[in-house]
Amino acid sequence: MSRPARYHHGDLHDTLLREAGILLREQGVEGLSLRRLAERAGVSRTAPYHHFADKNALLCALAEQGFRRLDTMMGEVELDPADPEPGLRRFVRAYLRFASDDPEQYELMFGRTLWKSGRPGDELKGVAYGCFRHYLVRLRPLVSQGENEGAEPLRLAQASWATLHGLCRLLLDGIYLRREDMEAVSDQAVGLMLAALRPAWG
Amino acid sequence: MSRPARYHHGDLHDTLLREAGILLREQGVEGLSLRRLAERAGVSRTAPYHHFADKNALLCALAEQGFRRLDTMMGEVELDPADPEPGLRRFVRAYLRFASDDPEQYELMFGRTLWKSGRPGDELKGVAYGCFRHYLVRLRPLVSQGENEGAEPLRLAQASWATLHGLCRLLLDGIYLRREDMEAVSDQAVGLMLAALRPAWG
DNA sequence: GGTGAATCTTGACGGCGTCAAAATAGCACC
DNA sequence: GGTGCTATTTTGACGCCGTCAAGATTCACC
Repeated sequence: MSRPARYHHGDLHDTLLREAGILLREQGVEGLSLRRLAERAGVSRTAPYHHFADKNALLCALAEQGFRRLDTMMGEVELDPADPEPGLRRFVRAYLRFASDDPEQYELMFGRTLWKSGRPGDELKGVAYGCFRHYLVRLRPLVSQGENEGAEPLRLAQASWATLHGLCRLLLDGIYLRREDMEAVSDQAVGLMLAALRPAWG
Repeated sequence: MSRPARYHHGDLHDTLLREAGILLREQGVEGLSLRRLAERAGVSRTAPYHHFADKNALLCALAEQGFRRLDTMMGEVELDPADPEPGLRRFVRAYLRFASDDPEQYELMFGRTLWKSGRPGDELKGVAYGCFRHYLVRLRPLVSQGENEGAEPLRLAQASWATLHGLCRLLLDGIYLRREDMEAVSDQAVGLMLAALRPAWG
């Protein structure tokens, strides 16, 4: 039932987040204005300010949701240290799927909107860094440590994440990468990572 | 000498581009408004519209400049197919330096502002794709083709560019990478690329 | 039932990109 | 030297935006 228009919305905070997520997915950050959002929620233009300090805060909350999703996704991929190749392939695929399922959310999570021009809140920083730490923890067992001078896991984690991230950006922004190339290029990326896992090159 | 305020500026097109470049470098895209730009050029707010169709067109012109710089930079790095490692190292360093010298320009060149939410003009597309083609041409001789099943040069070019690009984005947006980590991580990236150049992993 | 806090409203301000119409200057041609 | 065409620049206006201030309404609690 459509409840009668009440003065107090009752659930505005969550409604705003939900509608903002939809608006973000459909129109991108550019299409996500507080005014339009308020209108969608059936509320006046300044009402959101009683639930989020400003637009930056709302976007941070939205990005946090994304990082939490990404974190659980990363935990679900099975990795076998004895035979890393299939697991890595699954992981790369999952990461790319995560990014292309909701490109605007991915953009918001990692883009300059929050991290450069905006002000990422402590909560956001925490969950974002936690996500990377989680990645590092999962990657570490795959790095062969037999020979000394093996690749430093932290560096490998940073470089490989950069590769995944770069792939996503080039793909999502539509420059240098097309959708139909994605499979071949991501296989190449898996190859890069695999080669780096073994300290045998020298 | 400061010429007296004339009705016709005489050199507005170039002045706009120059001032826009400065404004971009200093304040980022967010700080680059046509109104402020016009004010800096000592001209009324709508004057720029007689030299650039709209803001998008001006940003495209700015990005084109960047790609031309990047293209000549790429041509200057010496690469030796017989011993690729030092050349690759130089190249990676040069690319990262290019990005960190003027982060806002790099962001504009590759960011969603133009490629996703904006409308990249044909001129911009041409010079951007030319840049990648140039990269591919320079990388190809380094790929060992002895054994069949060697890495496909195009895929390798895409994957390695993605790595470089991802490094730049993570660094410039200030997430997961800090400036002092850069040297180690970029060495790791060189390692990734070197490993991929040799089709020996299998 | 009254009171203080939480919530929501209207009104306003300055900034933005951009369109329309009027003003001005440069320039080719008579 | 005048004349008209065109490029250039101006002022004015419109509709967006984020956000602050002040007032109205409702809720929770004593």
